[in-house]
Amino acid sequence: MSYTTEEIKKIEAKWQKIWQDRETFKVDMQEGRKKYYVLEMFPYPSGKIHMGHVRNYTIADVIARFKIVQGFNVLHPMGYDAFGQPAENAAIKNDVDPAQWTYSCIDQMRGGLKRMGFSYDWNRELATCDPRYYRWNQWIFLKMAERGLAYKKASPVNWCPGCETTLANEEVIQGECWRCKTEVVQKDLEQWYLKITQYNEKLLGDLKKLEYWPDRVIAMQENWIGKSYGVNIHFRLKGKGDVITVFTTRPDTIFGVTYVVLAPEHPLVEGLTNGVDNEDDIKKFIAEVAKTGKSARQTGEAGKGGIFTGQYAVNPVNGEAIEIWIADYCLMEYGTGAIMSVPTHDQRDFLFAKKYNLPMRIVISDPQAPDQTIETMSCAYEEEGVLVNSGKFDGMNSDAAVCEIGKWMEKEKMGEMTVHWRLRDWLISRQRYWGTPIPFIYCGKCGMMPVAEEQLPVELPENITITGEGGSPLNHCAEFVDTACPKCGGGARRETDTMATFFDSAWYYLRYCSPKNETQVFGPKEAAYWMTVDQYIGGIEHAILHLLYSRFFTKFFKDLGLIDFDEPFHRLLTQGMVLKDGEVMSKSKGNTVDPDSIIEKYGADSLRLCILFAAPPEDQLEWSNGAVDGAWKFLNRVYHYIEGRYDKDFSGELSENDFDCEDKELNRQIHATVKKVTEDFSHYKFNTAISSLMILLNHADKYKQASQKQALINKLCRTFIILLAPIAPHICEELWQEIGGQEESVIDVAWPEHDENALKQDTVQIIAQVNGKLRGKFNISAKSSEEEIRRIVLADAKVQEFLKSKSVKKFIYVPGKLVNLVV
RNA sequence: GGGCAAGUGGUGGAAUGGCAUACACGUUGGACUUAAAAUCCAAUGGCCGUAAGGCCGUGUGGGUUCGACUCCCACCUUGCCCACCA
Repeated sequence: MSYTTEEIKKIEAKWQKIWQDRETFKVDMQEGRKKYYVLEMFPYPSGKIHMGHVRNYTIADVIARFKIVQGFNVLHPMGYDAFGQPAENAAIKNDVDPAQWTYSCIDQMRGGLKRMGFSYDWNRELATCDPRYYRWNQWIFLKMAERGLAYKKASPVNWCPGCETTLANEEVIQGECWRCKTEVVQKDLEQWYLKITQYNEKLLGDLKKLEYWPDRVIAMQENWIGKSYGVNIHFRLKGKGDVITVFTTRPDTIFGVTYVVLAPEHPLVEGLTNGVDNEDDIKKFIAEVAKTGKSARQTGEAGKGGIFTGQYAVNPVNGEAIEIWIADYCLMEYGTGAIMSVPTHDQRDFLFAKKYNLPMRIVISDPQAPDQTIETMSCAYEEEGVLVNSGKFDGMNSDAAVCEIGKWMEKEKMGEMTVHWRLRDWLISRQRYWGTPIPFIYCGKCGMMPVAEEQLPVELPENITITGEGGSPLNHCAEFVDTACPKCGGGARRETDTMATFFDSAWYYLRYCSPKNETQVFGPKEAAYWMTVDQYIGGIEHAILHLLYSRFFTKFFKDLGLIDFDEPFHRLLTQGMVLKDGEVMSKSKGNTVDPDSIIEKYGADSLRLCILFAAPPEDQLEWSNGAVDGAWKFLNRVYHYIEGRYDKDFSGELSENDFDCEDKELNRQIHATVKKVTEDFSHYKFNTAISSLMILLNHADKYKQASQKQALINKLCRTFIILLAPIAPHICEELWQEIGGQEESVIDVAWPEHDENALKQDTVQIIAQVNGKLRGKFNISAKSSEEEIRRIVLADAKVQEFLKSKSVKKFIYVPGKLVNLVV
């Protein structure tokens, strides 16, 4: 048989069918046997797989196969994150049923995955849009609601009047709806939230346990959770009973406060400005700010404008009356929606005070410029320093003062020390059709009630018309909405909101452990055996949301008593993106390369090899068609070498006593390659593992001319096939069968071990340096002493040339490697 | 503004204190061929030199060291994440 495109397609199809028929990768729990759970982030089934999937899943597949041959019981499942907007958009655009559209995409996707030859246990395949899956979403939701972790409250959300639905922040592009371009407005709506903030301390603290996660992901999560220590300080309104509470992380600057700022949306604003002279101007200003997009305001591109309210507040530490302003740079979303302004020690306050000619006072003296005055100040001094103009705290270091003033204010009841979290509760409800229905019922008499557990799942109705107009499609579906009240039996309405799809993906890794369980969210025994996920692999774009939600759910399940661990993913690998011509490969850029077209021409093994060889897993990968050619050429050479050199009928024993110099060297290289590939696979350095296999093949080709001992060649062929198999499984299965391997699959063959003795060399090359510069190379017996080496090196004519009349000051000897002569 | 990566031949990359550019792509030359493809062989960082050989060279500038792509300090550039965060 030759290795042509036609043949390789036959070989790949043949082995894919064998793996499927024999259920080669089906696994079951085996108490007492070491398990390994390798998982890649499951795909949204948008149709064909793309290069990003290929890269992600090939990395995972090599790890899975490597762990299998090392004797682990390996769980390697695959499924589909199948709810979500694209299905609804397709429905609106092409008048197709979202379920049908999704399932046909899943079929395409599965086909693509199978053509890559991935080692999935297909018995565990799941799709989140399957009622057998999403009923457990509803169950989890009910459990959360029971504990007050799922709740409903009114809050301002992004609302598109065109589509009549809420939008996620990411769906608002420059203040407009990403789909219909209508201007997005803020609207107060009753929405479901998950109280993730109840876990903020644990979510932050447990990041320390994740020592095998990339630093940047840890940093991003820390940043997102955003714990900051500070003080809530109360400013009494002059002449009124109300109090403005501000949050600050810099209580040490309290004596420098010269005005107070409220966010335009602050609840006190209306009462405060009612009837003041410039009331109309204030209303105009607030309306102006409201018109500015939220995103423009938050990025700081907008304004830094403000207006005086005509009212005064009292600084509790010194009784000073200070102006109250309204400004767009103060955000309602953060802190208390009110800030104390210290222009001398906060750059934003500094610019604002300059613009509106507001007073300033230095309260922290810069040790580098102790004579600084307000007149000479060109920007705020935000660093550490010594307190001045601060009453009894004068002379104290500002770092120490943060704590001391906080304590003092607490004692004097001027404020409280507090911890502020950036993390907000998670808005989970969507006015969409293609998602998990939230299992609640509203009765006019009895109020809001959860659906009884035994009534689950609340299934999505079929044959819904989706137009993109008129709000949630479920609202118009009487057979879904109209129901009986579980308490009084009277007419009631179902909740028509569905869950955001991040809910679905927050726990799927647990469901894989027992996907067919019909009575429980997941089998606790199976979860205890398989979890935690030993290696999780996916894109950096999920560094915050998905991974944070998954951690939250795991902690919740632990509190429910279902599991006894509190982090789901032991080790995390974030693979780099696939680029084409320096840009991320994407449909919108139109620079995608279809994996199927590559498989069609070169086969899956070449694609797998090429994508692993081109770059280390975490790095960006620049796609090049030429690189596939190289992979193809290499596999070709492997195939022809083994076909041509392996002798199936040869039965002689390998005897190291008969080895001549060449044999010994080739044998050494075989062992060195085993060692290198094993180490590289363990550290996911697939590119260098592949290069070491290429080096071995290059040596094997040269050996052909020098000497040939069939026993050694046979050994080399066998070893080579096993080492290459995790990367290029189809061709290696075929070759293993051709050389007469008795095992059902090359996956059943034990991984080779290297022999340290075989790695030893009789002679070693010693590098000679003079003053750190390379001046000679010597092949010296490995047994030579330092003294002998010194004599040899010093006797060398070329080395002498560089020594000339100078004397050797120092002789540095690194055993087996080099000598350096310092003159 | 804050955080995290990264910067090495024409290209992807290797080397984590000890021969810089492994391995591959590309290019050039050669073999085979009527020819092409495929395959095989050889060369391939820059400068000087007929050659032997020498000098320079891992973003920039310093430092530590017998020795630095590698460690330390400062800076520049690029990418990603966060950000009027009080």
